[in-house]
Order: sequence, then structure tokens, then C-alpha cells
Amino acid sequence: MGRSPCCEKAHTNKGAWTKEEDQRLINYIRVHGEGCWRSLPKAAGLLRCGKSCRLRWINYLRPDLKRGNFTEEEDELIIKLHSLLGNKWSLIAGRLPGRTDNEIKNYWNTHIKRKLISRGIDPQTHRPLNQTANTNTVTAPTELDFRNTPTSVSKSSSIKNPSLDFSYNEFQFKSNTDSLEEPNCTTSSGMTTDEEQQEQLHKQQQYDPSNGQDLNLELSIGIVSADSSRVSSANSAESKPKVDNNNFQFLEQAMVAKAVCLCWQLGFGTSEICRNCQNSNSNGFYSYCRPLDS
DNA sequence: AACTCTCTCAACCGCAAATAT
DNA sequence: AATATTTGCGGTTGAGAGAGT
Repeated sequence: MGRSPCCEKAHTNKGAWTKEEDQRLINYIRVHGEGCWRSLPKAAGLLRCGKSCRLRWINYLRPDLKRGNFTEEEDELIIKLHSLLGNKWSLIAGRLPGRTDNEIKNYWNTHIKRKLISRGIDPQTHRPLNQTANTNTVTAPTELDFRNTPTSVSKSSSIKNPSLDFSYNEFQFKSNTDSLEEPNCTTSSGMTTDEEQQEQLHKQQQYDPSNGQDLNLELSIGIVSADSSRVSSANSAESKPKVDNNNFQFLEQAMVAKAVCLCWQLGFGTSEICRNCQNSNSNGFYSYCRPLDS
């Protein structure tokens, strides 16, 4: 038996949204909040399917959206994140406050791809174009590389290697429940997590997948155990900490659980997570760090 | 002015994961 | 545990705008 349609297509509008529809949606969400997208259209008096409402809100109507062109800094960050994560647009968007996955995806396809090609870099592999024919040679010091992995593969491919490096990140994960231990616990490698992070940082500095460019991603991810309320309820990471080795989200959970603010690691500011990192977004990740005085 | 081509981006679609029953 | 339902994601499409002829 196939899936039932998400809505009664015969009685729903499609295509561009009118101002009146936008206003109805905004008004409804102002009063009732986000969520329950399935029932929202009827409740809000909209002849749209729930998915359409959700998309319209997330990509266009949300008040915290940043409008306008991408900055050079955002360009570079997207490139770096794409080299790390591949086409994980929602994860990339999680690092760019006010930007949506759809927006970044479009921007990537229309601008950044071309930009990289003009630099002589293959936008899929992030390697020089004349080397992409030989990309079977794995040069990264990693056992799992998510870059350019089709969704179906990354979601279904087994993370069976017991010693899992999350490539290019300063954090190393093990694909067992130890990965969710508290900081300072000794891991299977015999080092404390702090030591591992130091070493991973060192590795990161040594290895550069983007052709000699600095790959300090300036990523920062909050310690979920310190205050799990910071993590959005939309993210099931904290509410269902089950470990699914076949699921990419396991890595997200592990990242959230184990990683710490890089600013903090590097000794910027105080002994606490910087305030940029405290602004968790809907993915449950914290914003990437900007300089504290920006 | 009229037509064609190219580009952009909002929106749709199908699928899979997550959640509910 | 099995099935149904909802949500979220990534790929793709197509309408509209702008540029070129």
C-alpha cells in the first residue's frame, strides 16, 4: 500500500502565494506557533497543503530570515561547509543564521558552483579540476567521508567502522555509545576527549582538503548535556538518544553531544561558550562563531 | 518594440526518517 | 512489532525577470 497523499490535492491551491495567503499564515503562526503543519491549513483558512505552508513559512515568511545578497564571508563558509558535509543543505543552513537550506541550495547551484569552477576547483569534490579524474585516491586521513555522498547512500550506508573519524572536524567520534559520554571521559583511544580534540585540531591543521586553504571552519557546537533545553524540541537528538549506526543523524547527535565551542577550545573570550554559540537554531546546532565583537 | 535566450529562485515532488497509534 | 501518519530533506521544475539581439 502506498502512502496517502499529504493533502487533498483537488482542493488546494498551488503555485505562487498571494499576499492574503501570506498574511493568513503569518497571523496564524503568530497566535498558535509553528507545528502541526498537517492541520494548519484548515485551521488557518488556507487552501494549501501543510507542506506548502511549512515551506512558505520557513523559506520566506519567518521573521528571522536574513534578506539580501550573500556576503563574501558567507560564500566562503558555504564552500567550506560543503567541502565538509556535501549537499547537506539543512546542516549548512544551520551554520548560517537567517539563511535557509533552499536559499543556500539555490545559491550554490547558481553562483558558487560557477565561482569554484572559475577558480579551477571541482564543486563536487573540492579538488582541482585537473585532479578530479583521480579522486578514487583517498587522501584524507579519514575512514568516512560525507562529502558528495548521495543522500540515499549517506543515510543508508552503514557506519560500521568501530573507529569512526568525522573527517575535517575537530571532533572524533566512535560509533558506539561511548561517543555520548561526558567530556573528559577517557575514550577507546585512551585519550581524554580534550586530548583527542587537541589532536584532531592538529590533524585538521595538517590536512587541508581544499587545496592548501585554511580549513578552520570556525564551527562551534554546543554541549548538549550542559543544557539540553537549548536544543530545539524539533530535533530528536536529545529526546531519543538511541544510536542508529545506519543513520546519518547518529553523527549529528554525536556531534551535538560531544562537540564543544571551538572559540572556547581556542581560549577566545571567557571560559564559557561564546554567545554566538549560545544561539541555537532549529537544527539544535549552535551558530558558527563570529568574532566576539562582531 | 518584439522576440528569444538565460538566469534566478520560489515552490513542488518523492522519498525516508521520525513519530504516533 | 507492525502499520499509519506527519515531518523534513534534497533534487528538480517552471514562471517571471532581465539581458541580448
